Amino acid sequence: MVTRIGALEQQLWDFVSAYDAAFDRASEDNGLSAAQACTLTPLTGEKHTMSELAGLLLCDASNVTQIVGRLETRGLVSRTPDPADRRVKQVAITPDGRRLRRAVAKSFTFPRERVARLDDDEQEQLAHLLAKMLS
Amino acid sequence: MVTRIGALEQQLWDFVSAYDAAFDRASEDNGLSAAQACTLTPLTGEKHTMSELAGLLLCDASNVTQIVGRLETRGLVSRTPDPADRRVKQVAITPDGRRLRRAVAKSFTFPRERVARLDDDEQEQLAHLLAKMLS
DNA sequence: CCAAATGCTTGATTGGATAAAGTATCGGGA
DNA sequence: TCCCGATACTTTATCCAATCAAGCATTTGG
Repeated sequence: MVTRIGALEQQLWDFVSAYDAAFDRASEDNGLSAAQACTLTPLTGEKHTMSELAGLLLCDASNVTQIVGRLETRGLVSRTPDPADRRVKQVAITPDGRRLRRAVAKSFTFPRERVARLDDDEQEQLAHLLAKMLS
Repeated sequence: MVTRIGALEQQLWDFVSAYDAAFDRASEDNGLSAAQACTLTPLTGEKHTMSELAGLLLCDASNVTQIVGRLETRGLVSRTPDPADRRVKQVAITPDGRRLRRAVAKSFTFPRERVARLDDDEQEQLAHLLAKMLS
């Protein structure tokens, strides 16, 4: 029994590879690693804790410590102790961080460009198929 | 002007994230890093050169030297000088390498499972949409 | 025959990821 | 109140991935 990869699976691999490569480029074009860009992405106006970020990024808390440390050094996020519970650090994106995050999003043209190749009906189809595969 | 992310773009991000995470897990469940699994993947019965792999993996040749070195240490690939041009190294996957690669493919159930949620018509639709976005 | 180009490796540095151990703080019982 | 365990984060160590610059061996072309 040979695990033969179907054409659809191959297309998925190719699409994901291209998507990932494009995100890497968008990040590095703006002086960030992909991991740093991913860390910046989910930060809202709210404060976030280190563990919350670790949960979102699916990684260890000590990893977040390092990445947030580098982002903080560059003034892209702030890290302040929570007055209510001094074990907790509140992480917030700074105006500079917001600007850079927007620049990365602007550079990351891949999804926009590729989705734009589909007409309205096809976009709706794709949304439906993705919803089914993600549910 | 705010770059508001459309729902479809968000779905793409979510799908790609899940896909990547699943591939990481499949690799690490078999004792490989994602980069090592990616290096093993394209090796056919043919011999491959280091530069060829660097081209496929979109990375530096010296990076390939390291990764292939680790794979060779574990007996998953062989690296022999090309008799016709002794600058060139011929990289080939070993039987052990093949076995492990198949194990990774087997562990990487994500694409199979998710595609299986679509009926035949939908799979055909998806293939069409991906082809359009990849062309 | 030699100079430039090619193919790969080495060495150095940076960053990401994980695990184990450590610190500080909080919270709930005895 | 005093601890003890749990929680939140950091530190340290280690490994791997990635890139760059430099280097070596070999090949190729003038």
